[in-house]
Amino acid sequence: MKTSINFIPIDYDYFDFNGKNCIKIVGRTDGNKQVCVLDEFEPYFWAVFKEGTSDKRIREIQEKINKIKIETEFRTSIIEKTEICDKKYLGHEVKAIKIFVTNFKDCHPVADHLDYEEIIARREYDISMMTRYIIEKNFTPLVFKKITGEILNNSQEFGGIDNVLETDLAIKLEKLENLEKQPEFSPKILAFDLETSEFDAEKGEILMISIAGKNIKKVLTWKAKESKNKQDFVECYKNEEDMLESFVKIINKENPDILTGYFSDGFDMPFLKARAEKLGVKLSLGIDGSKPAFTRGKITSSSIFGRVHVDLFRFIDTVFSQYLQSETLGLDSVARELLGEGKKEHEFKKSEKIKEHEWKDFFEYNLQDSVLTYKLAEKLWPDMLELSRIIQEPVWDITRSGMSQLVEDYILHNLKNFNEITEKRPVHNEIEERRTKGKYEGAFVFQPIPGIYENVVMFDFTSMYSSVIVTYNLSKSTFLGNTQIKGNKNFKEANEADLGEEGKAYFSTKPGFFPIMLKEMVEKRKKYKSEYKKNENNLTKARSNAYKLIANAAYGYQGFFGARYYCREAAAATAALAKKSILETIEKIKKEGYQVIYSDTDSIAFLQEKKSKKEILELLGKINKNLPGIMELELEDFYKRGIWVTKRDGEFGAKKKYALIDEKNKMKIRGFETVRRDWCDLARELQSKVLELLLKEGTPDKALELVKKTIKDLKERKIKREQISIRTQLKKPLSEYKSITPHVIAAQKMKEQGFPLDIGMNLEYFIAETREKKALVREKVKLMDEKGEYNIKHYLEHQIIPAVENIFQVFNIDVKELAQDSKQMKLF
DNA sequence: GTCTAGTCTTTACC
DNA sequence: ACGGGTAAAGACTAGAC
Repeated sequence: MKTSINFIPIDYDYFDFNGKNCIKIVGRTDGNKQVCVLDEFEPYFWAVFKEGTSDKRIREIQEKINKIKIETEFRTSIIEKTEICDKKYLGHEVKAIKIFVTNFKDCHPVADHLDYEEIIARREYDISMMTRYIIEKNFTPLVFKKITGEILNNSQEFGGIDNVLETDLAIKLEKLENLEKQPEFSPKILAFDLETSEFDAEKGEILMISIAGKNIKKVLTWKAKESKNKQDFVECYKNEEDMLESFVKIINKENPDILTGYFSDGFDMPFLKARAEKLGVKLSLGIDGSKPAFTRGKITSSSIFGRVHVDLFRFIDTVFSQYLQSETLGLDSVARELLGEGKKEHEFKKSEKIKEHEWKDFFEYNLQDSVLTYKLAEKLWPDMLELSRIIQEPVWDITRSGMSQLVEDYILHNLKNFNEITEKRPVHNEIEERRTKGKYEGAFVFQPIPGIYENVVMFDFTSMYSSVIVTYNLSKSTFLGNTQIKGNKNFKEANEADLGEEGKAYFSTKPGFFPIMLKEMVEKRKKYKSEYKKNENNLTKARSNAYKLIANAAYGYQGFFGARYYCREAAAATAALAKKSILETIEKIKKEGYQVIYSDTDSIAFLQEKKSKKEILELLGKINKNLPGIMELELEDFYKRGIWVTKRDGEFGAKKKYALIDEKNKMKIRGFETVRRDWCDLARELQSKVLELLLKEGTPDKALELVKKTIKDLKERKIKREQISIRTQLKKPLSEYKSITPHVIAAQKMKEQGFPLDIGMNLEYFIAETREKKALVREKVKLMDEKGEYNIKHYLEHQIIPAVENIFQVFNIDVKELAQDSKQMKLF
């Protein structure tokens, strides 16, 4: 029976049937029915012919290709058909042959087979099946389409797959049409969280599992008995197996579109898998009863068919963290910032030592983790939705992709508008080759003169590097070479970039697909930003942010060695032309009679002096009138005061370190220890207050009093331990450290205490007094729960004084002397 | 053993 | 392996004396 429905695709997967590739997409109708759409997939790749290959020769080769047959123990693949097409490859017009192969997995072997000197490139065998399918069918994730097809009911069509599906409907796709008006859609989200007896799944058990959603809050456990004073949300089971089975049942009954956890790729899912296997429980979480699948990579990812498993931490880590103030990305701090509530406090103990009332606290703690994760997922949903629609990749993928992957996916899905054959992914030795080329010259940073300045104006270029790429058409396909070829028409009007010692780079003036795509991104970002300002809502904000994200990553993408469209020259030229532009702008501002005091990459700070704001804006307009292409300078802000300090050693001004205060007394602090996570709070808070007092008052008196008081408190041991804790991240495995720093010692101590060391974890320690005189800092390291007193000398000389010394030097005040004076006072 | 330049390391800026 | 380069700064470390 045929039917037509409005359908929104959510989760994508594929399977093989009779040696062919088939696609299964799970989504919802506008009436919220769950549907699985099944479709066949026609895999193909391209072979590109050398320029000038005769039609006759092309047909000869086509005949030979048609006869290729690949036999493996699993299936036989043949060339289903071939087509000769006019295409573009890296912007050039080419003849190419489109080769359809029975099974996607055999594209690469067939491509390896094509050994003809006329074939200069074999392409697109390395594009994932899902990406290819979405491109071919224009079946964009999370966009409603009108689909028509045959309802499958106990059919043998796809090997009887519809029989095991728990969906309301299974349809064999026949027609796909766009919908003008998009129905509303919000997915059903469920969050879960495990508590275990050990961090290691080999040794530990799952003590409890919490589940939270719109209408559900539960903790499943086998560590409590049914009783009258049991908490309502707790469900008791007789053992771990029963609990796991019930977890599976509840997930299937609730039937969420999205199952989310916090760090669940790294912890909860692998743990669940390990325990389920050990206990012989089938983890049938998929809508067809399938187990979660695990893909290996640097970080293992886990997927469940029919539900999108989202590890919120990964999305926040790569995409959302830039919008957060929080210094760490743990559930507690992220939830506090976005939701205004944090995790429950809890002291972890070994199971046998937990008393009954402590179990109750533990259950509440466990539930709260899921509740927070659920609320965060709801809050971040617009951002995941918009990013998925813009990149045109499923939510599962975009929540796990790095920046370069997001940019690349955007390109892949948009190349069809340019009739372009996609460049291949670099292979291992190509990556090595790219990496050995080393760095190129980057941005310009102005050497500031230390001092406190009044009335500072800050200009900056809007999306500078993106604007440069678009304006000068910098990309792999528009790169012409490093030397000018005489008489070549392309070069006559080429864009030139001076790369210094590396010579010059030339780029075509005929717009390439990469700069064109980037221009569209910048324009759309502008459009949705103004739309958001007119009518503030989460979706336009998320859309604007998503475009901004991709546009900002475009420059890094071209310089990234793993990119398909890697072009070191384009990246180097972007930095070089940006540098040229900012230097010229600085000169222009100077010529107009202003004193420029600082500049970093895309911003310029100068003194307003006696000029009015109107005159400053006129200056801005004048500069903008003469800027090429889409380059644009804008007013960042007016500041009533700003401070720049010297470097620790030497008399020169420190770059990337300054503090400003605007007319509303709002501070902007950059680079100072205040904003550095690896300094103790005492030093950071003191410095922050000192900067604020100085910038508000313009005189050092009040700030100096504060420093004196802090030194006094420190010496009198009045400082609380949390104020002097030093937090440093563990960036690699302990064995890889060449130099044994204090934080390595802290890590070793934690390991000895039985804490698992994870890369990226924060280590917390303090510097303690020692009985004997120890030369090295690392010999004084103690963990926060160790006994001992803080080392007054260390905190004075290595935290407090360094944090404020350079600031007071601007006023010719020697803080070191001051500290010594008070030391002598105490001695007498 | 002590001094110092250089290296390693983390974190920031844009 | 899973954007880029520029920069500050602390602590360790190797080499010179």
